[in-house]
Amino acid sequence: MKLSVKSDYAVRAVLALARRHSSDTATRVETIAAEHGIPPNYLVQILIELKSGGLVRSQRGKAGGYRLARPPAEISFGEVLRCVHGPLFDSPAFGDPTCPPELRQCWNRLRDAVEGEASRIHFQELIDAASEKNRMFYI
Amino acid sequence: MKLSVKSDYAVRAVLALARRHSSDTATRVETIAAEHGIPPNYLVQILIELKSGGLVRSQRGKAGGYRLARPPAEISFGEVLRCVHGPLFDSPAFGDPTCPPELRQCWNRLRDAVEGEASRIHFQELIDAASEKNRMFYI
DNA sequence: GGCCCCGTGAAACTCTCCGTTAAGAGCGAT
DNA sequence: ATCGCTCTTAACGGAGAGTTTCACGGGGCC
Repeated sequence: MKLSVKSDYAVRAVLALARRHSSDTATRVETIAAEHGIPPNYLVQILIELKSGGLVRSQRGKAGGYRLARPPAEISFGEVLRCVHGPLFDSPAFGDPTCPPELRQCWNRLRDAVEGEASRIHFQELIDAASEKNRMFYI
Repeated sequence: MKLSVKSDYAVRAVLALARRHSSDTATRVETIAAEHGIPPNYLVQILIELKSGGLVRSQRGKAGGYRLARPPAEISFGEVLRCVHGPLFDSPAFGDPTCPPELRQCWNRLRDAVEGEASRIHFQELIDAASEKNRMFYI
């Protein structure tokens, strides 16, 4: 079960926007791309998906760019992944009527485990964790 | 995050063998394949992987076939999946040094959630659940 | 208008998944 | 010994998804 780099790019992008959410300026695609070594043109596609998922907002023109549509505390890891991948956990067994019910229940348990954990992680925590860690150096 | 049909086939095959584990006869590939609508030649490859993973044993010749290498209570869902897919949960972020530590920790949490749940499911439970369910009809 | 940025679609490429084919090797019966 | 049954192994190829790049369109601000 391997995740795509797309999901990695997506969470990095959201994290980058979350960090700048307090400043009220938009962030350019190029900036995020350069910061994390993401192919800019690919990042554009990802950001569009995040936008249609209601996670970020865009602004064109001179001082254009992207910003979060909601505060980082209200955006979960799971939401971001679902935005770019559809269901977070999917097995061909779902949708196969011949799948024995015992097995279907197993897949459900696995799916719930991932989705539960993913929706429990919010980006505000990540920012806090990072700044907490930086503070450690000065104590 | 989409699982392959291979993983579905693998757990079905192991479940089929687990059900017959008390009878001391081997089960042919063809039998399992027909039972679950799995392409026989593909199932062969899967069974070989399960064999080299130490989950099943094979026997050639006239009364040949496959059987579990261990009792169903000692085989977990996770083991079967790992056998055919390598790591149960993998992100490109693992192995990317530029990945921020906060994010790496997120991926770790998700991985632990899946692996924990998967290793908690043993095939004996599945057999019990199924027979329990059948018993319900007669009460 | 001219610049800067996002928006969109499509092409090319790589890689994995899925299933098939075919030839080889162990076991038992005749 | 030979034959039939079954697993063993390797290789192939079509299909589809993921990744990246390119080119052009369009909105907003000076």
